[in-house]
Amino acid sequence: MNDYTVFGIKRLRLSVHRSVRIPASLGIRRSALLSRRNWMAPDLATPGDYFRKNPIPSPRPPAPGSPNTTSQTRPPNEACYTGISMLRVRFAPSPTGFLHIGSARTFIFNWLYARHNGGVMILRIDDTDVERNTEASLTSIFEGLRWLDLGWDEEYKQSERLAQHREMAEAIFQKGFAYRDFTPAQSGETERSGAQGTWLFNSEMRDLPAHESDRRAAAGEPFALRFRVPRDAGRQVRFADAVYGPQSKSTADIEDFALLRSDGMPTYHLASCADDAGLRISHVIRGQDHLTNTFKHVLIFEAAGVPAPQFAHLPLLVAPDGTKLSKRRHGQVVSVTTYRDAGFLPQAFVNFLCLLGWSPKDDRQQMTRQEIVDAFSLEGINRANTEVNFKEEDPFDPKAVWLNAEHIRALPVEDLAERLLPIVRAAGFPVDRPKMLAITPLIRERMKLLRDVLTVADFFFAEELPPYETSELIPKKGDPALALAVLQQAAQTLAAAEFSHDALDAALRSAAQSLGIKAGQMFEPVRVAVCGRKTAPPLFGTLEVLGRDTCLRRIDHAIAKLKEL
RNA sequence: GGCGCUAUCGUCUAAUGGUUAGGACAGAGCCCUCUCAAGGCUUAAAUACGGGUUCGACUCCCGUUAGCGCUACCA
Repeated sequence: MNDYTVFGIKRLRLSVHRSVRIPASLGIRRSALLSRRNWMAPDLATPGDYFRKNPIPSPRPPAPGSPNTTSQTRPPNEACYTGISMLRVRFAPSPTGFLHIGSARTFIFNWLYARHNGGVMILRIDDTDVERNTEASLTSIFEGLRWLDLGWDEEYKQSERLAQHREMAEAIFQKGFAYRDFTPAQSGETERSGAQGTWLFNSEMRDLPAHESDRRAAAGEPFALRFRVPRDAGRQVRFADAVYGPQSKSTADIEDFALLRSDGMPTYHLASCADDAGLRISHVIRGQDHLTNTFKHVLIFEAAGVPAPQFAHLPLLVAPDGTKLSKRRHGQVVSVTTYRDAGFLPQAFVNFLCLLGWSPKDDRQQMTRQEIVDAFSLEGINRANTEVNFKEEDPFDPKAVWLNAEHIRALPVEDLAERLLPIVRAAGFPVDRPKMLAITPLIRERMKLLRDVLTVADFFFAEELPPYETSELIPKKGDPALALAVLQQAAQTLAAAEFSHDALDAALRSAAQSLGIKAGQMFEPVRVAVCGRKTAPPLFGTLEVLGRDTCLRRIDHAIAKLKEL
């Protein structure tokens, strides 16, 4: 039989038309599964309290290399084990695409809530959709999260918790809150959703007599497990959302959703609730796209007899066209790695994202990580969707860029130089650390993104100046003859001057005076000769860093160009 | 279609029912200045619409409109 393993999930062929997918790490064999096919038969399981069977989650420390910046300062999570309720939040991405900025924001809000309240931040990979999971996606998510540099305390993979999911399904089934649906799985968009009305349930399956259901299950007929949504008239499902307030929805508007697929794998709703319960999640903070799903989750928690966590839904991030951010429509601009590669500082990126849908209620914009943690609260989250203001020609929100520039300026010169160094080297310039350290203060206020170092400071690194128009050398209200005179004078001056900022300042100013021109007219040709363009960092500091030899060589070159005119 | 959610400057947002509706980004102008930045000052720019309740409504209620989300054996 053609068994195979994809993404840690082993697919076992049980018969020609039946297969089961389970985590390879469980090491389950086909024979075990064949005997398990009837695991849900009523006589096999003892109805019981889900919690009693799953007393304590077994935390797994974050993978090596994960940033865990705060674990040292946080007290050990003992409260959880002694039964005292402990604040625990989770970020639960599914590895079906790169980490996008909306997910990153959800992670950040969870993290902030945990850190503000001294709680535990959990990363849970929701990988129950085996078909769509990819290794590349998982890598991208970890890469993105690591770059954010926030860290997390515990880490789980949903696919490793299948036993717990099944247990919860079983508990719900035992209590009669779920039933087997033997209807063959429908592919993609079904006809029933195409019909105008909302599909609620298939009464043939919902009302199947127990013995008939058991018989068909025992015979090996595949089935999905569906939640039996209460159908008594006027029944409302309610919960309080920390952001959106009290919520209620009639059960008449909730369909009998699936808990288990016909291959035995849990659906998102089941897996998510089982893990939230099993991992003792106290607060579920997630995107508003889950707001209506929450009614189903409340039903699941109720049926399983476990207390539901607190819910807080976040307004969605939308593109300028008003639609939810997506890779298909908006491309790479929604990927966290795009921001990283463009030269955003993680602290600036976090600062930007936390201000999308949340406000500290005062006038602060630029905030340090600690300031954000201190100010954060769910009360500060607003309810309307938030537009990320990017354009095709300008992929980054101007406020994100401004905040990045602010954070760049706030960085100590040493730290900034350290971050710039690899970028410059990757571009092929063999610059050394001391030189980078000397250049950094000159360009710090002229950069919005880290990669700007390549355009702002290129002339510091390049041996040969890129070609420029000779006319650039001619100062305002001047002519080629004046430019030539200035440069010859400058060459003479620089040959003799002490190469320090103040000395160069004084020397060039007095040179201008001796030529009878304004200082500006003196500086302009020198700047172009040395930098190759009119806009550049402050002149004296630039000359100082460049050194006498390079300056004189470049000025001589400019003189030669002028003489060709 | 059904259900849910939302609505303040272009964008992000602030405003115990009582403010000339505030701040930030982006824009415009001025100042500073060796260019460019940075910085400082100034300026333009909003309560979706219609009804209530109230002495008084951005704020509370109803409706309309618009947008978003969910409506899968995806998450």
